Amino acid sequence: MSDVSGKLSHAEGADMAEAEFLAAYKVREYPRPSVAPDLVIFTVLDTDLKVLLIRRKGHPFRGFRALPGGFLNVKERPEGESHAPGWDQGEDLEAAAHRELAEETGLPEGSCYLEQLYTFGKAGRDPRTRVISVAYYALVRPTLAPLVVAGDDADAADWVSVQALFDSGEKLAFDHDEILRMAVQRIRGKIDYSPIAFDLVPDTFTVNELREVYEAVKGRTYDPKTFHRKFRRMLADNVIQVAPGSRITGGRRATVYRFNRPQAQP
Amino acid sequence: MSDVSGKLSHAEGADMAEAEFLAAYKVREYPRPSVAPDLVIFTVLDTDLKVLLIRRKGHPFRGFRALPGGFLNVKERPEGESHAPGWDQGEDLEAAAHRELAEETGLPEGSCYLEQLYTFGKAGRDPRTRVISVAYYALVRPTLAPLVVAGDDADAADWVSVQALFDSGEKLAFDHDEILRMAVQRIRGKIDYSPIAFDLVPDTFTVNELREVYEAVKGRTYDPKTFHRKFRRMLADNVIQVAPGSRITGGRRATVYRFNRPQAQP
DNA sequence: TCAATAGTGTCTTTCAGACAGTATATA
DNA sequence: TATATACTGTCTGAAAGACACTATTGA
Repeated sequence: MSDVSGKLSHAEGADMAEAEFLAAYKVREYPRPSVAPDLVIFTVLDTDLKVLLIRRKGHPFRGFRALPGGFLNVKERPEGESHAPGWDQGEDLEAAAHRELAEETGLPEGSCYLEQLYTFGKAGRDPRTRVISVAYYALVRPTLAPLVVAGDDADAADWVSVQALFDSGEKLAFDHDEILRMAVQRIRGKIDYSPIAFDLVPDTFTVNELREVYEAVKGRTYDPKTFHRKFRRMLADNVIQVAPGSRITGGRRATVYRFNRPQAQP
Repeated sequence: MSDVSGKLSHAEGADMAEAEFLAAYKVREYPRPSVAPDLVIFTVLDTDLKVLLIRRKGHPFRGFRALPGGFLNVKERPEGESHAPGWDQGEDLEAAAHRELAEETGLPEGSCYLEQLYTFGKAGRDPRTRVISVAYYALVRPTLAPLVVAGDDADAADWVSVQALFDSGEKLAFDHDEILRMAVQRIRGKIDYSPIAFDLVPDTFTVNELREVYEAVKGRTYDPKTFHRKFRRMLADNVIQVAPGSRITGGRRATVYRFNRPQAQP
C-alpha cells in the first residue's frame, strides 16, 4: 500500500541498486492535483485585526473576495538519464508560500512572519480542476501594512476588518471562509503561548501598543494592570528589553521596548 | 498572481457566465506534484508510546523503516462538456487518510482518532518524483493495537517504541524522522489542552491507566495525587463519568470511568 | 500479616483577574 | 490646573507540584 514503483514492478525494483532504480524509474501516469499555497495575511491597524483580500475578476466566484494565492512550481524530470539523481524538482512548498507573500504584498521576503496553517483538499473545492490548497498565515507589522500595494489592478488587494467581515456575513470565494476562520482561531490560540504578537507591532513598542495587539487578535479587552504584570515577567525573563528613546501620545512619557528575538540554536 | 484561467485568457473568462466558463475551461498543462497522505499511527503499550512503521522492501531507502502512506486518488475531468459542473474530482484528502489508515491497520474506519499534522513539500524529498506529503497522525486504543496486522508481507508493519527509536539514532526513510518528531511534539502539546488521551485508553479505564497514558506520551512521570485531582476536576466538569463495574490489578478495587464524548453541536 | 494498589488532605507556589491610586507629560 | 496617559501594589481564587497517610484487596 505504501510503496509505489511506477512502471517498474516491485520485484524488479528490489533487485537493483538505488541509483540504477532511480535512473530507470518512470512516473506512474495517474492523475495528479494542483497544489496551491493560499495566504491569510494579517495585520493590526487601529486596534483592529485585518486580513488582506483580493476581489476576483474572473470565474469562478467572480466578484467575490478571496484569499491571495498561487500555484506551486513543479518541474518534471528530464528525459535523459544523465540528470538523475538529484534533478531539480522545482521550488520548495515553503519557498512558494514566501514567494507568493512577497508578490502579493510587495514587501521584501523575510520581512513577515509566515507559518503553515492547514491543508484543504476536499474534492470539488475548486470547480475548474482538482486543487489541494496548503494554507499559510502571515503577520505584517503595522509599519509595513500601508506599503502593501493596495490596487495594482490585476488583483486589488485590501485590508479588510476580520470582525466586520464576520459580522456582515459576506461569503468568500471557494472554501476561503473556512480557511480564514481556522487562521483566526490559530492566531488566537497561539498568541497565548508563543511570541507571535511581536510580529504585529513595530520593532519598538510600548506596553499599551502590545496590549492593543492582544486585544485586536483575541477580540476582547485586557486589564491594563494585569497585562503590565505579564509584561514585567517577560522583561524579567529577558524576552523583551528596554529600547533607547521613549514615546509620548498625549500623556506621560512611555518607555519603549524591543523583542529579544531568540537566536536559532544549531 | 492569484488567478488561473488555464487556456482561457483572463479577459475572455471575465465576460462569460460561470457555467459557460467552467464548461470551456481547460486545465493548464503545467507539471503537478503527487500528493501523498502519510500516517503517524500511535498507540500506548506497556506504558510506552509506540508508532507503527513499515520496513521498505524496494528502492529508494530500501531496508529503512518508514511511515505508512499512500497516494491521493485524483480523477481527471471528463472530456465531454456534459459532465461539468460538479464532476467527480476523486476522493477528499481526509478520506484518503482514513482509507490509508484502514488499509494499513486493518481496523474499521472510524475506530481511531485521526487529525492532520502538517504538509511536507521540500523539493527532492522523494527522489523518484515530486511528492507533497500531507502527514496525519492517528491514535489507536491499546485494545485495538494487537489486532493490527503485524506482517502481511507486502509491508510488515510493527509497533516501534518511539523512545527506543530516538535513542538508537536509527534513520527513517525520506524525511520521516522530521515528520515523526513533529507528530510526537504535537501530541505532547495537545494532550494538555484537549481530550486526545481518551483515544489512547480502552473505552473504560481507571485513573492510573489514564495517568500512564499521559506519562507515556509526555515521557515523564506525574505525581499520582496531583493527577488524581486533575481527574476529579474532569469528573466534576462532567468530562468523564463513572462507568459500571470495577477493575482489580493486584491491590484495591479500582473504579472505572468512561469519557463523556461531547456531542457535535449543529 | 504482608504486599500492592486505590484513594484522600494539606501546604506552597504561580499566575490571572479585579480592584484604587500615584506619576508625569501636554495644553 | 486640568486632563490624558503611564505605571504600581494588593487581594482573591484557580490550578499544579510536592509532601504523608488511610483504605481495600489478594496471597
